[in-house]
Amino acid sequence: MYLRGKIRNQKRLVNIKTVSATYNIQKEPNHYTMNIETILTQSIVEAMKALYGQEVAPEKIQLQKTRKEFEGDFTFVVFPFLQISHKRPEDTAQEIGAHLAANQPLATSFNVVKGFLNITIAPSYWIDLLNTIDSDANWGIAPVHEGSPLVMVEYSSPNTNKPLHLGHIRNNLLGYALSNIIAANGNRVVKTNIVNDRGIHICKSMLAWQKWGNGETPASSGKKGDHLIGDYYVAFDKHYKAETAELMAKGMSKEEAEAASPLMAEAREMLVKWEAGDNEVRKLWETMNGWVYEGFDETYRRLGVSFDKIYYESDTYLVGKETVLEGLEKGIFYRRPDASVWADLSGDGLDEKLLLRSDGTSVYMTQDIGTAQLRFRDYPIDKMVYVVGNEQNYHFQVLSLLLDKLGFSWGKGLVHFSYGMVELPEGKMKSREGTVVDADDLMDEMINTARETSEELGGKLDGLTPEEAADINRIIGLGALKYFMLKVDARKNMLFNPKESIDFNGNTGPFIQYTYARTRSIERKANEAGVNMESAATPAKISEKECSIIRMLNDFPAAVRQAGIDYSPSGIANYTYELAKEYNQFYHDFSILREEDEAAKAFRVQLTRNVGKVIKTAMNLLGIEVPERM
RNA sequence: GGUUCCGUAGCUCAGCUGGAUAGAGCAACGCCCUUCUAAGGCGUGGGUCCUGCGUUCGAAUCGCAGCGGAAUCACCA
Repeated sequence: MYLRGKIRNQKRLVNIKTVSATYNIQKEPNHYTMNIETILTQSIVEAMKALYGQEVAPEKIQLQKTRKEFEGDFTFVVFPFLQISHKRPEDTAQEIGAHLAANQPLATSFNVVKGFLNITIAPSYWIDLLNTIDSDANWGIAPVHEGSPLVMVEYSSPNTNKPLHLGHIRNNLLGYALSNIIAANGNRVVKTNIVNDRGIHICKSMLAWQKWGNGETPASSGKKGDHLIGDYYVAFDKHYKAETAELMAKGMSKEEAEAASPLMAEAREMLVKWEAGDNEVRKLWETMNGWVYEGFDETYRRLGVSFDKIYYESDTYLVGKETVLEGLEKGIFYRRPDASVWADLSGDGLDEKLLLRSDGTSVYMTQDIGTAQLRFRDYPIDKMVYVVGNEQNYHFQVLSLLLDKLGFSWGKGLVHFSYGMVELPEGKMKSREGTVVDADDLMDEMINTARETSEELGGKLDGLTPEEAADINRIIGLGALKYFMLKVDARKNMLFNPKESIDFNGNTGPFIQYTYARTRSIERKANEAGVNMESAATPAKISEKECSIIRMLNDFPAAVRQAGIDYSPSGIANYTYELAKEYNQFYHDFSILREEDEAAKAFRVQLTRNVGKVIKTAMNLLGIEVPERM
């Protein structure tokens, strides 16, 4: 909300991110829209009408959670209404509180501190609420049906010349989590990936492989396909650098040397052949891309992300050309004397943008237009979300305008989910300097660390088969990595320190997973002990801590909705952490299975079960698995 | 230079549609396992919320100006 709200206020001519205002969240009434806050708000409206004779719009009433240091569940701030009451803040709060206590049975008591009216809700309400939550297996998740809006989310979008790295991991995790969150808000979601499978970069790898590969294949060397290709990309760069250095030693400037490099010339020649459909080049291209895809598939599978539809740039760039030429005919674009095609966006506060080079070949933008065209033919898209780094903010501003001019209904409202870079302690990752953190290596390391930690703690996985234990270590290792990446506000650049960053204690994935495992352990033991869970448990009284946990469970649907509005996986992560923390305190301070009062015991087991349920749902939204024990 | 984003504890980050004494985790130091999983719980210390001005009953949050950092402004992708 903050991001888009701010941008909206900035009077920019081009504004591609205001879409949250029109973002179509399903508004059908369901069990949680008529919650306690709505009821209280209504009562406050009535109180003010009775006391001061004025009808206040319900949306002006802001209820907030009462801070821990005060008694009460909800706090109503009366300052804005002093003009209506014409009384001191304390008196106003006192009057409204008294009216509530007399007329709203759920409000059992109240207290006033300055202009803050703290209202306490009847415990029986919270007990009933837990039973409501308990009976809803999909608590927090809005239903999706055939008529729901269709949102396409593009993420990952790798080049086929090197393996995935830490930056891709952030992209993939964000894209996958975002897709889940959007779906949980009642939208049909199509997850898509545009693979940049053509261009000079892949030609470089191909050329290097031809020259120095000696026929190496993933099968012959046992190397993962994407890594193999990446190695040849690096090899190309090494030889190319050596070549230009040699030329520069002969007195050329850097630019001259780069222009004169025979190796680069050969790569360009290969690209021309590729575009012309040269059989041999195409065949090599298909083979080598095939290796890369096998490698990518494995990385995606391990990472736990997936796609519903994959587009390839080799299919879309020609469509892009056509679309641009059509736009040229319609007078949306114009041609310069050198035959290049441009869009004039100066009327929109931007510059002129190249769409086709003077030699007729396409640029990045052309390809994105073509991809959009194909997608629009394939799906009735209501909204398009691009998960792409913030270095491309300008690109997507332009793309939005161009798609709009070309008549795509969702062009103007496209969302560029712009996330920050992942930085290392020594600065940005640079593939040429070998400071790239490889995705596969990192996952291996995380899982190893999880295993070592399990072993150090001792006895954690006793009684499990090696396969089961390995799976738990995988879940924990990846959980630590994923949560680490997702808990941070996506817009911000984030620091990744390989030595220190990923912890297994504190505000981490494993902490939350551990809490989940605890809830499962309690459930198992409750079942063994035959705790009666058939009917809803109604204890005589419940503690403040139990109330507080139920309140948090009650907040989950709102947290999902807010995360959908804000496009904020981190919102879900933070919610889940708070819930886990709260439950751990409860677990520490209260007996559950050893509680002697049967109703209280059953109630606490029920509470435990629902905490587990919500943690699992929330973590799954983030794409994080939870273990049954750890 | 234009545009955009960011600036909160030693470190990594929450909080931001204005609301009470600014919160977590890590790191440091102390306490709690014969009791449901100690990957846990409790406690201590730690702050110019970048600076200034403004709006307001009230500003970390909104506005303006400045400072610092980042990204981008290619016939690269």
